[in-house]
Amino acid sequence: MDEPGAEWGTAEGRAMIRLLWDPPTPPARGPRQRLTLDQVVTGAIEVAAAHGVDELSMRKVAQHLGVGAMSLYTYVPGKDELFELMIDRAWAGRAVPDRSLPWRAQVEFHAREAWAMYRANPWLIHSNLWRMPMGPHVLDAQEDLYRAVLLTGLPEGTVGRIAGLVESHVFGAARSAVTDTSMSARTGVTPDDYWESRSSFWGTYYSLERFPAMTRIWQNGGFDEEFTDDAWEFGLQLLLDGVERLVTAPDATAPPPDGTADDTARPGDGTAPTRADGDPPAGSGA
Amino acid sequence: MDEPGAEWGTAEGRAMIRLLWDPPTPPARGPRQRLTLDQVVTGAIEVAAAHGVDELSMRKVAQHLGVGAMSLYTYVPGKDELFELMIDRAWAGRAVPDRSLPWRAQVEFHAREAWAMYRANPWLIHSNLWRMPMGPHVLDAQEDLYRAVLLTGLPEGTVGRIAGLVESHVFGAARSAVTDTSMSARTGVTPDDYWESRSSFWGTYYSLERFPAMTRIWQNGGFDEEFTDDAWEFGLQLLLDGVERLVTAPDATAPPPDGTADDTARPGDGTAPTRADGDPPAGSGA
DNA sequence: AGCGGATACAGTACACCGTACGGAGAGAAT
DNA sequence: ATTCTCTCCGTACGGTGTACTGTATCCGCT
Repeated sequence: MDEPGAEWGTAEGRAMIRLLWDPPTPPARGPRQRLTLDQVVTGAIEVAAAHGVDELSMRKVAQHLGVGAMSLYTYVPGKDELFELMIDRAWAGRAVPDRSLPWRAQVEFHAREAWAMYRANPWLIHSNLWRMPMGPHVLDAQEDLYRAVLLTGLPEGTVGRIAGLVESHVFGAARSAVTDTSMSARTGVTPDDYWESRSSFWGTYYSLERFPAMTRIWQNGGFDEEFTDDAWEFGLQLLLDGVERLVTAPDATAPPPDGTADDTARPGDGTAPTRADGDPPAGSGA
Repeated sequence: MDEPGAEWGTAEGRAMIRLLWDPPTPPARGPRQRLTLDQVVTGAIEVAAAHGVDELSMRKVAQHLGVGAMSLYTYVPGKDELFELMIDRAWAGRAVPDRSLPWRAQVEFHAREAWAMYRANPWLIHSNLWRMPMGPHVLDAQEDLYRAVLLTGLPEGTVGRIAGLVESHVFGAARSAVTDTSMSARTGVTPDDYWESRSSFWGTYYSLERFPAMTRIWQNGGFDEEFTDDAWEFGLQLLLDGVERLVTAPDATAPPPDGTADDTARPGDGTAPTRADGDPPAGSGA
């Protein structure tokens, strides 16, 4: 369960890419397949949505689909690959922003779509264990974000970083919110157990002298709406304000990383990729 | 392995808190313990550091320590609790900033300490599966960050959000960097396999018309130093620039969440906590 | 029509996981 | 010396991902 078809150069990596981009049509030689790859992915997502990602196992998915456990392996090389397909499927449902909008509105649109996606598919927050799969839907969404940020006119290196920043922020906020709601939903505690917990920890170990800052923030309600559904927008706006400042005042504190001097002059767009030392990571892990 | 002693009100939660804050002195009734709790935690960290967090199992830790697997359970209630102790241990080694410095320098110091911690303990990035443990070292570091951000004079609600933002950003950047380096280190590929991978994916499915923005960024080197050791500082500076703007111009775009009107006037600091509907989450999940 | 062969399905099995249980032995308190 | 508590750990149980193998199925060919 660790970093599956991550190396795109390996045979497994290429098989994964092929699975993501053109799933094989079932060959017409043996007995007909009882399921489709889409059904398997859908079933896995249903299991993860219903019982949580911890309960996601090949046996449970197979049982949910009414087949034997090993039958899944005719559709999918393994659990990791199945999970990558699930991730790409989740990214498939995202709307595209109106491209006539200014860059900021488009980025906000992208961020809100991502937020909605994470809230609708909480099991997605486990995808950080993997590198983002190079699936078509993931890449389409990323492309939309990159295009929006490119509209700022900032140097390409800065654009890449800003896109990663936005992606990472939404992911982090969603992670906090999801673990928070899932935990308070798992057991219907709040009123009484909180009191008991206070007598256990807050009364025993928590010291006002040791933690004055946290105490002050807490007393003034600073932790109250930290995980409400729109609290993350604060961070997004702060981020985008910073970007806007970068656009209008290019001599800001944050230095443009590449823009000025580099090894060789690179050609503009339109030409085929010719660089030798790397490939676009695209998912950028967030 | 899901959300261990998360509810502070439960018996397990209280046991976890006690384990974190004052580990029990070994009772002098039966045979003497062969190990100490510290040794167990250290051994677990060594296993995770040497073989990766995926290889971290109770049997492996026990074998590393030269004891039977079940013996660990006399020191620790389970694997989840052991992992929480590992996390708190990792946070223990952090330096405190010079409190005479301005808030921005202190926040930067905190962020760089966090970055170094994540780089030194890559297994920490899996801690997002849990809520941050309420350990003393975690809380001490959080307190330092909160105090630094409080120096801005911003309303408490904003302070909490900014602290979470900084924490989340460092975590996200470290996650990207760690998965990146661990993946390229796991197999000594780069030159040839990259070429083959390009012929597999970049030549077959990647279309310049479908992904013009990513192509442009890639061609101009925008993805090159995305995961180098100081690329994350760009995001930090962008963030702190936004905070600074919030300090100097309180009518910025991002609205202060609480500061102005609320249910009741809260007392200042110095008094005991008297709120009834919650407790400081402190870790805030990042 | 009949057959050969490729293929889907699934049963069994293996290694590994976290950990519940219970027994054996150690060592302090009585 | 006895008793009682506690550590250590062997065994075992239910779970996981999946390799292997056998069997039933169905298409394409002759």
